Amino acid sequence: MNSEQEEQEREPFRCPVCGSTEFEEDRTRAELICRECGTVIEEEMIEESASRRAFTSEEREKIERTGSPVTYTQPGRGMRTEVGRSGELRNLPPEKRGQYYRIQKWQRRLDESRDRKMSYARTEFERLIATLNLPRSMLEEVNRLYEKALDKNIVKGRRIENIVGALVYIIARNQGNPRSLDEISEAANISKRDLGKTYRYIARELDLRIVPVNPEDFIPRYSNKLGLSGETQARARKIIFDARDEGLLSGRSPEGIVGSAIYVASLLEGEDITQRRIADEIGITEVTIRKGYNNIAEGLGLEDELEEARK
DNA sequence: AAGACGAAAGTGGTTGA
DNA sequence: TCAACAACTTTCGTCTT
Repeated sequence: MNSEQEEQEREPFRCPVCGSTEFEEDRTRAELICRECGTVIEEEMIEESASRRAFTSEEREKIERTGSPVTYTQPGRGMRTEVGRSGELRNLPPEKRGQYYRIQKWQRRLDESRDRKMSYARTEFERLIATLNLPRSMLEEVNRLYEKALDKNIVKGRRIENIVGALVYIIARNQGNPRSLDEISEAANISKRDLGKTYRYIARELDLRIVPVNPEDFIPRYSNKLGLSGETQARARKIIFDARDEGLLSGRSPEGIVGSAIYVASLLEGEDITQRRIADEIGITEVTIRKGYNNIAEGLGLEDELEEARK
């Protein structure tokens, strides 16, 4: 399965849209972006290899370690604490034996329950990351954090789906490749409300830093789904940057911001796209787009230009 | 008929006492 | 914990093309 990925486009690769061979590589996002037209070539390039970034001391340790690393994607990890062994039991007085057998049984059940949870979580991670088009390199991290959550005993009583969704949400977001709560709750079949609560809870309990979402991180994905040109995407990006400089962004949801920016950009670039299509794709309402539209037009003094653009 | 506009009322989340 | 508040949604009537 790996060889197949490696065979794929080795030599001079051309952008299918404009034929350029110049590309921007975005490792954290696993995307290749054409320098000419902004087309996103591949949403799922393969893993990052040797050079990885380390955010935490654990990650740094993992990178610097030589030899084969402990992998969090394999079940069990080969280590386990056992309660007693049968040989030792022979020396025990008969009345104590029963106790030990019982303890062994509990231990076995705990282990089994833990393994069951782990392997269910693992397949769920795989499925989620695949359907959300996220880089597979995220798997190690989410599995590691899930184990940590199990160790800290903060999973009990919660649905695994919620925990899994929450971890994917947090990691995707922190790695600059965010998915919205709507997207994840839909893909994971959980309610947006529960997901929101769970991810905050998990972040607090595991001491995970939550970085603010950059609205511009949503641009390539949504623009591609809407079939917008690279010019429009670049324009939308610029609009968001300018709006940020003018302090027009604070307090507004990233979805609303990116929706408005895309709408304004598409008008300025002469691509017709309706508010409705953008709103549906992003999962917001037209009203929100209009609010943001007015805000941007006013704040950036684009009224005349926009007036000109719609004819 | 389709899209854009904005008012009005309701919802969930954040903040500060 | 409660109330106030802003952003956002839902719904709907109106205007423009």
